[in-house]
Amino acid sequence: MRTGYCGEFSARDAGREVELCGWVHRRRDLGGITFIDLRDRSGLIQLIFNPNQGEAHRLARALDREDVIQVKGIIGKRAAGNINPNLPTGEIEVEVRELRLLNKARPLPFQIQDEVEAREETRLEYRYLDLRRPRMRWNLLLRHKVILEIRKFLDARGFIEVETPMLTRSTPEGARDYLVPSRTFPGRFFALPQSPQLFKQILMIASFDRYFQIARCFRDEDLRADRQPEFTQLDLEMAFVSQEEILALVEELVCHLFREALGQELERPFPRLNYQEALARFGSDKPDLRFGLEIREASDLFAGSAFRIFRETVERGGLVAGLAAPGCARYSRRELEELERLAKGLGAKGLVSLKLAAEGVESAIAKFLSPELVAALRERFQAGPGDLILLVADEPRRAREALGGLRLELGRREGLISGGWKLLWIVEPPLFELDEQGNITSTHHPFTMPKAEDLGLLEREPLAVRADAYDLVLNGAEIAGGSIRIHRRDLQGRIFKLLGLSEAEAEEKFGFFLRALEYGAPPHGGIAFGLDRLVMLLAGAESIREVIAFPKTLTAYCPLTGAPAPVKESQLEELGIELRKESPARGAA
RNA sequence: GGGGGCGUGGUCUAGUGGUCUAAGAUGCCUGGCUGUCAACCAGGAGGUCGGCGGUUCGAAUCCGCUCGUCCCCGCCA
Repeated sequence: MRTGYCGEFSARDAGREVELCGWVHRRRDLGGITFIDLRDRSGLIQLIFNPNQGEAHRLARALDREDVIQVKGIIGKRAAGNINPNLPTGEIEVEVRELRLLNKARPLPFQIQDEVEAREETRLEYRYLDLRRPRMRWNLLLRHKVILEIRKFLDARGFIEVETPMLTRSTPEGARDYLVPSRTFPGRFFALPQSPQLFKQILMIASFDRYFQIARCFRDEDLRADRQPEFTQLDLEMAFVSQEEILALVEELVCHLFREALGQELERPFPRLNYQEALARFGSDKPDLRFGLEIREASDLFAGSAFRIFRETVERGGLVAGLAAPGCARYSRRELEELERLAKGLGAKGLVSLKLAAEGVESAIAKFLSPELVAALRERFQAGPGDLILLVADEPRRAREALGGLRLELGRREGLISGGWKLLWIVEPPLFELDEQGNITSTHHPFTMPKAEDLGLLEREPLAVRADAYDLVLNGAEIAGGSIRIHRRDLQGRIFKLLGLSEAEAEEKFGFFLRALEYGAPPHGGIAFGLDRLVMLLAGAESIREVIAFPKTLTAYCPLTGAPAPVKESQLEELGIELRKESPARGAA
């Protein structure tokens, strides 16, 4: 039907007779001579219609944007003055002899150009048009390349891709499940997998040794710019492997992907930061290392100070800490109030700011600050005249996270965030943390191996136990997380018990898995990448919806198909389901 | 569950109590034009200002509710 893609011809093809197909990108009708930019997935090529080509010329003048056509013609070199340097095919054009209209297009809801932004809802409703834009095509092509290179890389290292079920069993903890009712077992439900975690561990027990999967995962939680109800993980797992071996392999993989997808070289090994240190220095377990502004502690300086609120916070075991923003003493009262509002929004009780002058300091708490204390603060924060010191006093975790949020905001405001790629590992996170109700929950997941040297603390001081777990952070976003897994039945039982799961409950929920551990489970571990997030970062996009062909809105609605949609009464009957009340659904069944 | 932004011809935006009988760009339609490439020139059509209710002599503009959408917190082992 066609000789090739529009964008693939060049001056070398001059004189060739070609057949081309594609969409009418734009038409420029000069009355006699008429030009059409013909577009396909490869790019544009200019078609020229001369009045002496009677029929083709007449037809061409009636074409509209996005009409689908097929042309036959001769590739010609353009005269020097007619070359378009902005177009890869700008040196040539096709002198059309025959034109066939393959399909008409209606007037468009929005224009197909990268520069013209339509409302996202409209873009999603007409996603097939949106995806014709070069930017979107490039994003999906990048995604394809990344997935292809993942498969090549892992295949070359002996990994086997195995698919795991989408219809599986709901397990406690974690996110809310998407449920699928069973027809053959009325009243029972499948759950869509939140991740293939247990299946991949079972594959290790089944001696596959090296597994991976580009796996779709489902979590029914509220969405964000970097979260969709269904998303894709690169999931991988290895047996008889140390944490070092996993990290080394993942680093190689990430370097490979950057090289193949972006032509960028990364430095190895990636730096590592202990979880506690990341929190102390950056107020985050996924620090953005593209800029400094590190948090410094000042509890010792305020322990005996005249400022009662800080002194008492320290006496109660709290933390006084802060960060120094170079040159920000110029901030207005309003800007400082904005920062305080942000800090309070992040849980801090307040925010104290010190504007450093050539002599002394301007601050609401200035009268409580002795000259010695001011000098000590300048020293501690390496700050001088013109700089701004922001201080928070609170329970340590809360103070650090508030400062972490302020650090990001200041980095953005001051334009400190440089380009480039800052990767790092966050290692040795705590195995457990407390939830809102004060119950012990897994930081990572309940199958994570505690650090061997902390095993003795497990029952005695569980919150002090560190995990053999690791997160990979890129420019302040978590892109992968993994761990060495528990492979012994007895240890897994102890963990479940600590999590408040009775022997009976553990058997009921995880019996199949606990049994598998009893039949010769090898030591194993792995990692899972948030593929959408990784591709988003590589594409320089602000939202993972830009790298997903058919994403959903924040309310998990699909404007293209109208899903979710009501179903017929008879379908519900088959499933033994009765709706409690008429739901205010959009659209009808 | 909570906080915030947005919603104005097909699309993107301006307008924040009367001067709005709603402006501009783009798209669309008609005519002109033989070297354009975001073609150009001339003319034209196209709007219940998301919806409902209220305040007011008067509402795109203020208030309440509601729907949609986006961002953030909670949530996401």
